[in-house]
Amino acid sequence: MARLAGVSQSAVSRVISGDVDAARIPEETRQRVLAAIKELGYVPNASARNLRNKRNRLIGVHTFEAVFPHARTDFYFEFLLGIEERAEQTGFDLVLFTSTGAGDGRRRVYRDGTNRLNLADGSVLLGVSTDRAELARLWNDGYPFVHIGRREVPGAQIPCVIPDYRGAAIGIVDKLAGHGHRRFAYLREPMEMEPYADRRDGYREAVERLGLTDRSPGFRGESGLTGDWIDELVRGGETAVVAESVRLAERLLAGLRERGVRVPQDISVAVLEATWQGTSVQWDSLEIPRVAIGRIAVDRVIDMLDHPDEPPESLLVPCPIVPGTTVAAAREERP
Amino acid sequence: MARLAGVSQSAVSRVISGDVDAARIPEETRQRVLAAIKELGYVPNASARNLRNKRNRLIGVHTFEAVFPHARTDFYFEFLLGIEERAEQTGFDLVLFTSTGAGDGRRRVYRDGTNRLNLADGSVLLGVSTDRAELARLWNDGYPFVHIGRREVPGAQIPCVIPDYRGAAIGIVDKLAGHGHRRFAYLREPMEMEPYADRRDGYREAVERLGLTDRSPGFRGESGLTGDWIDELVRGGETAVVAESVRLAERLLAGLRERGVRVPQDISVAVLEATWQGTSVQWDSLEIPRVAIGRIAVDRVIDMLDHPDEPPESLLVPCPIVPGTTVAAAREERP
DNA sequence: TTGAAAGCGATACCAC
DNA sequence: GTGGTATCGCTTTCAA
Repeated sequence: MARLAGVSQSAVSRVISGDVDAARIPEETRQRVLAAIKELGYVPNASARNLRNKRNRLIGVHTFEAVFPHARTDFYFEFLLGIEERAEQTGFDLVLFTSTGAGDGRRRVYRDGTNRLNLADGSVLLGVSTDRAELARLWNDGYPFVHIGRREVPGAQIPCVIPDYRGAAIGIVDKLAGHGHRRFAYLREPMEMEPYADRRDGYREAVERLGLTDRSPGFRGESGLTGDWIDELVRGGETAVVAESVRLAERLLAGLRERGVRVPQDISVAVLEATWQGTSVQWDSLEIPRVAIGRIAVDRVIDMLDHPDEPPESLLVPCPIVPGTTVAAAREERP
Repeated sequence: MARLAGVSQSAVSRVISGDVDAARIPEETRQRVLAAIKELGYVPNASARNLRNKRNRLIGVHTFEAVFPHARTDFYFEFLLGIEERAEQTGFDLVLFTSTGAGDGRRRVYRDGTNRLNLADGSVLLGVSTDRAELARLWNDGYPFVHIGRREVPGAQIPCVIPDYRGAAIGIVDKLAGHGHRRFAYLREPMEMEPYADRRDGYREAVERLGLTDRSPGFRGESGLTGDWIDELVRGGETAVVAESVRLAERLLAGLRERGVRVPQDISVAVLEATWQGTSVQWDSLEIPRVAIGRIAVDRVIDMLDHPDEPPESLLVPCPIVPGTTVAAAREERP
């Protein structure tokens, strides 16, 4: 123990923590302690410190599934970039909770009653297959965390950092309407999660506000894309299609091409999803500011740490709209 | 405290740890404790545990510079993928030491005497600008860690997981020789780090063993690439060039093109560096099995944890040679 | 100014 | 089988 080295004892603590009580220590003693520290290569024990202080300067990152199978590196990776950046700037270390793998690729927060997250002062959670029950329990336990992406759990006020899909959907409809489009169609994914709900809300709101027409199955709530419907689209007077995913947009594009319909000359197509490099077409789409979201998530957690009493609120982050080559002015309406 | 809930006290500990002494606890008591745990949502305190056990099931990852400015995501990212994968499989969590940023992009292990790494049972260190003094100190402190990539420090036996650049260089020379090449040239980077030394060792060994000729400046120890030298190369009888980096190979290629020399028909070029997507040419080069290296690094750390007495040894990981379009059979020697 | 001592929460030894 | 209790290393009153 370093205390033996010098002559003092808990003075070591005062010297190390440095700040406030530093004044109360005479320079001579301070130097003696510092020398002893260097001499022995003394290093304070982190665990013991936390045990006392209830603070680690550790922020947890829990992903509900492993990062690595998600080969589209931009998904998790960019969030992590932002998280790392902010953690560094604020002097926090990051714990990646990897130990909690259930073996099936899913990861749980609670395993046989223990919550590894407690290791960290607070955590950022993210993932596509978020477990709502765990979110709720975490919230009930009063553990400080934010979730990246909106997740609603009845009876709990999950604090989230949310890409503003609703706003982006509105922006995209506005843009199309600005190009003279009046008759729209909507391509819907089968998924029923909050991010999709947000897009649908925004789309519906914009369509109604602007008095546009949409008689597509997707707008009525049916997901998917059939050949029949593409036929109908070609026959009908729609000039703009908004798709929830690149996947759907690509299938639509192929179908339209087969039928000799050109995009964007005959029909404009926009996508309510962030696109990535290597897609065949440069879609008009939205961008998820992932790095910024990661940064903001860390800030929110630190905020909750600093103000444990204030009720945690969710935060909306705007998604820029990315211009592509699939939207053009509406052609004259066909009969 | 959960102990109050039931009736017992340190029995809780026995129940929680579960394994060995579990038999010594009657089922009835066990159930009572378990019920209380569930009731209170009790979670054992990680810090307190470590304080006793000296074990966290936490593996640290220290990068000597921030991950995020290194936009070439494959560099750090793939190592991390492997690290994460293995950590999950072995039930460890990961600590990313981000707090130690010096503000200038560099990260230090020791900051004003404290070593954050102690938070984790052992650590994987990686980075291009590794600080050798810190490595040495860490080693002297007996802290269990491995470094990804070879780093030599006088007086310390740093355990490393090393991409076998030496073997890959030999393999590439062998391959060129197999294509009938006899007169070689070597393009050298100004950098003087171990990974380059390894390449140079391997190259020299292969050249000597096979009785090949190399009269290039790079082989003599001069780095860089001048127009004069390209002129000489074109006049001379060299048919194969081995470059330490894509950067050099690309400059060479441009120079050769200007002079009407074709690659690989007239001169074959191979690169002793892992190539990435988006290069103009598909270089014959080597591959760094980064994900595998990450996995292995974690295994090595766990190994050191399990056998603290065995002297830590470095591990060589073979680098596959990637066929490209820049190596072909040697043309007949020019006079 | 500085030292003694009481915990923080969990574990494990040791009596009962 | 079970419940006290010393202990891990550090911080923080409280006296001296």
